[in-house]
Amino acid sequence: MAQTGKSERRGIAAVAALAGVSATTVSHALSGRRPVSSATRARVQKAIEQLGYRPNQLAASLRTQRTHTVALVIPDITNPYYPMVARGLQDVLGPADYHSVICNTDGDHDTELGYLEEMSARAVDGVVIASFRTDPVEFKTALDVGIPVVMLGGTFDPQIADLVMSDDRTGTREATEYLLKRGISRIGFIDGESGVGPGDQRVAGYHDALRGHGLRADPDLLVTTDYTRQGGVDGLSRLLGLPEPPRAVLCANDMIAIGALGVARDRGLSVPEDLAIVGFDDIEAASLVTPALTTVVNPGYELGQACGRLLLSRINEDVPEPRVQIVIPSRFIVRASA
Amino acid sequence: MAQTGKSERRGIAAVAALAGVSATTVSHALSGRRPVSSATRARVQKAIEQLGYRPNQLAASLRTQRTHTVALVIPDITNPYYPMVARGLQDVLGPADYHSVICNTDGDHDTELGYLEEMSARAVDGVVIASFRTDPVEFKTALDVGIPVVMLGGTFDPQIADLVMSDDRTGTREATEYLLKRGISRIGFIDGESGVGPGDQRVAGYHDALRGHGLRADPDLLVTTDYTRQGGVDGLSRLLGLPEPPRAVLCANDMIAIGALGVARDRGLSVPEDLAIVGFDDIEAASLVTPALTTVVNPGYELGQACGRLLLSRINEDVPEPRVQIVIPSRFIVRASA
DNA sequence: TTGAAAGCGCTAACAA
DNA sequence: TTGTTAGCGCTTTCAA
Repeated sequence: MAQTGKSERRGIAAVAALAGVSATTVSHALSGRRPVSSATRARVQKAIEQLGYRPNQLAASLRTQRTHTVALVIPDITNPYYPMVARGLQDVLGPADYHSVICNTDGDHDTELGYLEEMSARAVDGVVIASFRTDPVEFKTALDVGIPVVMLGGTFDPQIADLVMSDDRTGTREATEYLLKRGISRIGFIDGESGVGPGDQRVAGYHDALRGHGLRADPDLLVTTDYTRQGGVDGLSRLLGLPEPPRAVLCANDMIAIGALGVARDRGLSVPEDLAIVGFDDIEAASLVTPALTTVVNPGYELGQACGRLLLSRINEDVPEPRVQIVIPSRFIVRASA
Repeated sequence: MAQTGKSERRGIAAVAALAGVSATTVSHALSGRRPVSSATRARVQKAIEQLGYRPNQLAASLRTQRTHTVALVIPDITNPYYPMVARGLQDVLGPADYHSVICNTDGDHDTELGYLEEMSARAVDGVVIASFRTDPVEFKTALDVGIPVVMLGGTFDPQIADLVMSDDRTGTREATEYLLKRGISRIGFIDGESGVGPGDQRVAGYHDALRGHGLRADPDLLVTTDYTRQGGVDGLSRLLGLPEPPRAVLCANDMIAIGALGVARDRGLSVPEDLAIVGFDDIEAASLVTPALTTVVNPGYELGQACGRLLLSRINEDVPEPRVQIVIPSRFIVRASA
């Protein structure tokens, strides 16, 4: 046995002992943060292999105050939009050797705050949070210390955090204009919950287009239900009950649109001839349904990527840059339903 | 200033100083792992609030060798099946104060191994891995140290790891029997990739049912494509080209079934009258499509939960129990397509 | 090019 | 009921 000193050393110290160098040198041989002679490096390398040594990230993190981990706080990973975001985020984080832990809040305020505390206790290097309800000020205090936060959607407040959002407004504006150009001017809108989440922006784009064409929005044509298939059923039923029903309908998301599609079919209305239907989000089912949904793609993947890039630059910046808002364009896709 | 000693202490030591007790006592006041007089506890509590103290999990983990984190290694979080699993896992882990980090491997062997190494460096307390390709022996060595591993699907090897899987075989058997009972005996099967993944079990269930009814499986009726919508298009086209085409077709997953649905529609075949179609998985789109898919639900959420429970018990057990295989029942759902 | 020493912030014997 | 002490395994001045 060539072992020197206490044979029970672990980790870097064991390697150091075997290689006959100091722990410092092993550390530097590994990190490359200081020149190490190639002879030494070779001995260290050999010792590492011999011992099957694996550096302990935990210890390194405690020392450096860097965990190389970010938290992704979202309502529900089961909502198909968020996996796209998560994937985008991870695809930019991964190469930089960062990982992410996903926290499902179900949109619950206390759960959100709880995770934020938890994550700050775990010393994550950053967090991206998608929250419709939490007052941004609150998570600012929850994280108190200066850990970078980027909000996914919501309203930009340069005092609080960076914001990454999609350009929903332009999306629905384009969709509406498309309809208008085809000569349809009586266009309904089925919104999900109002005053919360992305619905408002989407309605705004619809109004923009109407206004742009010198049309006044008929308030009867805007109905509010919720972001579900049933919401679509209810919404379209209401619209169809109008004395003068719309010839086209924009929906605040694809689930609503799919519900609406069902109603149209049940009533023998042919889509898009009798009634054009446009969704929003481009979830997987949108292209699977018949007729395939014309919709606006909500670029979750790109949003996730943008969050990742932003976070990374925040984490590595020396002097704090001013907060930014990043708007990712959304894309209008024409399929069969309009 | 009531501060004693070095005023620059941080963390628990700062609290201890302010409260006039030892760090040990603060630690125990927090963890409850040792009785603390209520007077002391109150002083500690007050100091904590005064300082806005937040325990540093990292330091605790380094000391206890417990990170309260598990890794979920999957091909792709964007595949709607995995978010269900993730959610099930997190819903049982959360209350036990465990978190999970999700690693997307895209089914790539090296990426899988890389994550396993990475996770072991981060000292996760357990991992659940869904891998079709990696030889289980390899990740056993990758994790070398005794960190609990549960496999999600695959083949059980008591030497290697626990296994949680769904009872796909019974699922397709029931589906086939349902068809048989309705007097349809010429039943096709469109498989995804064979020899890999869950397809084999699903085919086996189909064969079980046929055999159970004294029928011989016609090899022409079993076609192999891939797990996509296009796979369904190709598969059904081939089946329909047979001299004696099937009156019903089982699909290895819902995407295939949806592709098949499209072919049937294009050819003017009415579903289920002319051709019954059964899917597998029960993805969201399955119930959104027209006619709604009769399918077998792949209980991802329950699988995730089972993984979580198993992992937790492994993590907390003193003496290693024998490895187990847990089979979660799948459920056959009759909707409109069969 | 290399080492010694001092922690990062916490927990857990052991001792009182 | 409480405190002392010794680390967990690493990184990083500072000094040679």
